[in-house]
Amino acid sequence: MPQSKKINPEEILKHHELKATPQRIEVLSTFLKRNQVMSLAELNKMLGKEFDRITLYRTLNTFEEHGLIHKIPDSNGNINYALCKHESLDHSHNDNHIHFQCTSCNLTVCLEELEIPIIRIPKKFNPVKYIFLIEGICEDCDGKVKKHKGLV
Amino acid sequence: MPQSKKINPEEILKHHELKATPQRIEVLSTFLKRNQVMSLAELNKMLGKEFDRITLYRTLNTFEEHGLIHKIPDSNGNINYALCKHESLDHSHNDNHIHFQCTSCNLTVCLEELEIPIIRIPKKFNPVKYIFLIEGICEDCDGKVKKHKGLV
DNA sequence: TGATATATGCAACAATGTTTCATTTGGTTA
DNA sequence: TAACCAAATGAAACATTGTTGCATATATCA
Repeated sequence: MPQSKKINPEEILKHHELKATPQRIEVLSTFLKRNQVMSLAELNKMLGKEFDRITLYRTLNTFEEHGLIHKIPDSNGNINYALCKHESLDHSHNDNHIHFQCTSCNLTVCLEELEIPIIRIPKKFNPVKYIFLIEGICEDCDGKVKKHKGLV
Repeated sequence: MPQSKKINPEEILKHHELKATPQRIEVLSTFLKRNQVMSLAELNKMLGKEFDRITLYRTLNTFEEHGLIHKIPDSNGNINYALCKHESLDHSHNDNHIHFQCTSCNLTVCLEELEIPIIRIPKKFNPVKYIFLIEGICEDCDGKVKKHKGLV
């Protein structure tokens, strides 16, 4: 049995000053269950087609505004969603890390330990938010390619 | 009169081993005319509604594959397009710079002089492409806000 | 000029974003 | 506990964009 403290979706929602509706609890539970980055399509799939898509759309916006999740856009214009770490029960907003996405299998991960470096930009641009995505090939896909080419 | 050397869309296309069709010439000319980042909507607007949107879709893909333009995704999943500098007549592919986008007016600019810093990531992730976008407020919008608040 | 590989334009469909509005409901207060 | 109300939900409706298949048109080259 994992020694994680009991994480209660209702508590988290209330802590973020959000009404604990069944729909929000369901969405948040889905994030907690799959502790990884999810695309909208994956979310839709996990929630089932009975779940109203407009409600999901608004729920995601609300969660983002309140710092429960952050968006990870990729170069195709697809948006992935991830729980903000340390967000389960406190308010600190930390999505200021680098993300990696495999262009082959679309695996997307938060590299929590890698903060985005601060860059000086011309002073006529007032920075607020930094987005740093590294696209490439993950270990698994790399392995498959090499295997396929007879290199392993 | 600007002292720019004559830039011929047809030459550029042929240089990139692309057939110089009227549609491609029109799209490329639009990029050359407005020497700035454009969204799909802006492109559509400038080309006029007679221009077939599927042709534009494919033209943009082709241009990107051949290194004439690069895509700049933002956190809303919108993709902006920009000519690759120094791309007009040679092959070097240089979209490895930081971008800035104003969240108020959507102005998007290439900070050509700012290269994306190389970051060490866990070796199970094989990096290929780096995307670094800074979102914030541009000078103009900042000015408007301050004016509106009576701070200036 | 003729051949041909490629590009275009159209149809068709899917996914997603976004707003409006009537209805429902969680949280709070009397 | 009951009632109230601000907020959330769900349905409809519409727009934008991505994407593929296929018949036709055409840029390029021999």
